Amino acid sequence: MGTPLAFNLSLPEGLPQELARGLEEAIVFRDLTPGERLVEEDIASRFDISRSPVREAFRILETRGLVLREARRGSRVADLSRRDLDEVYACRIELEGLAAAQAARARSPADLDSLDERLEALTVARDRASPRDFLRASMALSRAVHEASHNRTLIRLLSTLEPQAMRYRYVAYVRAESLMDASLEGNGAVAESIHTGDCEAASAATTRMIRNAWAVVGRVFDESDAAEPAA
Amino acid sequence: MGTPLAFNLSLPEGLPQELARGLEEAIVFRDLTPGERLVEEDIASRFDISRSPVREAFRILETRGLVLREARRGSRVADLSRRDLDEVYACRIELEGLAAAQAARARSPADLDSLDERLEALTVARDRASPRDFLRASMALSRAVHEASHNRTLIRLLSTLEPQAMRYRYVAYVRAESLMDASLEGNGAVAESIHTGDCEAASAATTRMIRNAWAVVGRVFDESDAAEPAA
DNA sequence: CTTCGGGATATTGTATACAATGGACTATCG
DNA sequence: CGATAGTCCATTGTATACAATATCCCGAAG
Repeated sequence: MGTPLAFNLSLPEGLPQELARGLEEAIVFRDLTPGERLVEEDIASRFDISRSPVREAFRILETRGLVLREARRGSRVADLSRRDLDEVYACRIELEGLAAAQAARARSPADLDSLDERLEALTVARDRASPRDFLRASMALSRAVHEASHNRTLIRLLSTLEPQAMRYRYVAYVRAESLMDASLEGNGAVAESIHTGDCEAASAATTRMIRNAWAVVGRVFDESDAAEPAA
Repeated sequence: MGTPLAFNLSLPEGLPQELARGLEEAIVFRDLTPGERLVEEDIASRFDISRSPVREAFRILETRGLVLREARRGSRVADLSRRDLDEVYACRIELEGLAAAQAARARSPADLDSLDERLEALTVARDRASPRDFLRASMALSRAVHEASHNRTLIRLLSTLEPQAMRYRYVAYVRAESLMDASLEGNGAVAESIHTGDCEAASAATTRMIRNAWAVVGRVFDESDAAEPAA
């Protein structure tokens, strides 16, 4: 309650999906705070829609680890914790590593173009020093890597894992903007390996990047958590 | 249409979940065939419920890669293909390997008991030589390993990946019952490593087991596919 | 003052009604 | 005979209505 959440809701691909996107951004960027209750009727009336699409959106967000639903007890924004962070990053290392390796093998010329384009956009966002824009661009680049793997199952898994990671990355970027430089550099190395077609190198560059990020993001989160234990 | 699908639908945990379980079994065991259309109203009337819980069940199955939903064009049982099989197994190697490693580190005495119990049940199922029972027992054992990792994010990811794998395993077990012996042996090695607490060994045993299964299941699937290209 | 019980209320779960859209079928025209 | 436009129908998407249940508040008893 009391959060703006004002975004355009056109429906190019289904209302629940659109709504889930909006709520996802709100959760990642902390417009909706951890633990906050999500009442179907509230969201529905805020957007002048019925509860049906809202329920479906909540289910989507649940599969992305952003919302917890307890039977007949309602939904709430998932909490952030050091433990959850470690879980997410352990999984990311495996899946992102695999995605990079398979992308290096299966990439098409169009994939490489998409990669370059988004890497360029990431550089621009870094120069703007806006954590939000940078994260959005980073997400787009990651998705380009995933899609270059041409592994739909892997893409499906990662699309349910990455949003969860975004929340921690956002916290870290806000408090330590220099992290964006490290991310940009890491992504550059990954992209280069994929261009070359070297699976091993792509996988290694990815796992190294994520392992580094894990350490730093974890440290920043601990400090942040100590400062405000219950946000 | 024309499929039995007669199972008890008590609601110990929500009607959509219960329904999704039933449909999942029907898909894995081929009572619902690949490509078959799933019409909400049909399923609803068959169980004397409304479309609401059916829709939610379809969404659940979509996140497990068992059902494809196209906007306003309905849902259908996902197809089986060699490509999909390879995608699933590539992901399984990474995630199951991680699960075994973390289980070896984080396991509790209760976890080990659960593991032993289900390994015993798997042996019994193998002796019965029933692919269905064996698969169910194998699924239960896998879940015990996942839960022993105490990594909820990993558990979430695997719970959306394993059902997809079950379909291919079922096809393979029916055509080559000896596969069950290999699976039993592999699982025994994994369980032992987890008991010992050796992360590396647990991970290695798991990846070896899945890599072997991948090769054999893939071969059997190709033969099966050549025999009946469109089931 | 604390604890237990009962009723009111807020909220989810399910059912039904309505709207909108895509596909199939048919009839008509080239 | 083939192509195409128009209509009908099956099915999904959304809204609303109803049922069930968990939570909260308050009062009474110990």
